[in-house]
Amino acid sequence: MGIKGLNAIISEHVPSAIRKSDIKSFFGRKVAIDASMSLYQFLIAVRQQDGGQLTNEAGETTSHLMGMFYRTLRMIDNGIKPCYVFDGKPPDLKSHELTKRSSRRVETEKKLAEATTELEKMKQERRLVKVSKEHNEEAQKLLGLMGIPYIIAPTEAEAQCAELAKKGKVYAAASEDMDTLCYRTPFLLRHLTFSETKKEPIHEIDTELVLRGLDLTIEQFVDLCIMLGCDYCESIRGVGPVTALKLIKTHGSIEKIVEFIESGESNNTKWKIPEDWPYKQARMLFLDPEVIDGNEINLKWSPPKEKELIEYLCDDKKFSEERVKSGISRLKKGLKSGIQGRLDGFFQVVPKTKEQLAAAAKRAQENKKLNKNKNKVTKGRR
DNA sequence: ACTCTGCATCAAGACGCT
DNA sequence: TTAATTGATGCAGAGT
DNA sequence: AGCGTCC
Repeated sequence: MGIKGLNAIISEHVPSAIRKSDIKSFFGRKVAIDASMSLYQFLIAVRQQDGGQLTNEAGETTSHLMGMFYRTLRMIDNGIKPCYVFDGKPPDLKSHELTKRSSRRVETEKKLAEATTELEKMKQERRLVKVSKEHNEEAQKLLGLMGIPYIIAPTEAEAQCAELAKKGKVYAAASEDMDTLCYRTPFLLRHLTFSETKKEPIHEIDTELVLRGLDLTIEQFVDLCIMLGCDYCESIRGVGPVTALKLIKTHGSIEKIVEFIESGESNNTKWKIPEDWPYKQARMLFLDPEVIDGNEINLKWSPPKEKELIEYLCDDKKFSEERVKSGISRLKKGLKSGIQGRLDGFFQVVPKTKEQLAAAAKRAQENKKLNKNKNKVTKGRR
């Protein structure tokens, strides 16, 4: 779901935080990309006329590999070095949202069964697309052969992308997902890929400018996003984007807003605060997500493994050998020209708040417990 | 009249020839 | 049963 | 730019 209406708020209140530019201005930059989200889009969009996915002779889907291969080449051609980040396990707090999605999926399956026209069937089929473990593993294999670095995040890929940008390992997180701003990525790039062919320019959102422009701390900004609606918990019914911003500006935190509403001073009875509302946990997932420390990550772009790449894509997946070979030379050329690179990030250290430090300590303890349990379970099974 | 929320609906990649 | 999009847009309708 | 094709 991302954050509902966040882009509208920023566009309206802080348009200056969104810089519009074309792809050329990112020459020499490294960027982090949410791989799982990309794969999802490729699986939906890369189709034949009949609506079926691209496949090899064995019927194995190749749409995701197709999309990833050529999108990566396009970025390399423009001097942009991508690093892909794969999703890990979703945080526990997301399970409510996920079961909701699961029931929606059942509905879609019903609609598909009832669909009469081919067009209707195609539509419903696309809504049932899911990114499997195999899709992810195949994409990782492809990236490995192309010499493009990738990371498997402990939890949310967006959080890890932001961490890479914060530690100066990449210039920005490239994503359509506005969640990324909550993790305080220095820059968020939207529409990075389709800028050349389509009409939209690249939007470069500067998180610090957003905070300054809205006159909110990062904690207040995250609280705002929780009230707008995120994946982790409900929001206050009856409070939309306009009211949410007004409330956070006036009261400064969800705690104070809840206090204000419950005191009755708001003389407003329509606002319904969710019961057992875990907004504090949601807040911590944004402010201090579980990520691999960017300082421990060394991103490396290597020459492609030519023979294996041809074996995999051409022999196995039936890609055109001519196209793949041309792709290989594009990769080699891009690696050479971009070798000097640009300095990414300012290596600014944002001090952690007391809350963040406390949460980190707590989480470390929970992890210890969790690991113990895991050992028990695996021992029991095997 | 106006503002705001909430719901339904839609579309979603890249290449290369013409 | 090992996967669970999202954001933009437009409209209805409630509330002020 | 439009359109068939990629696999």
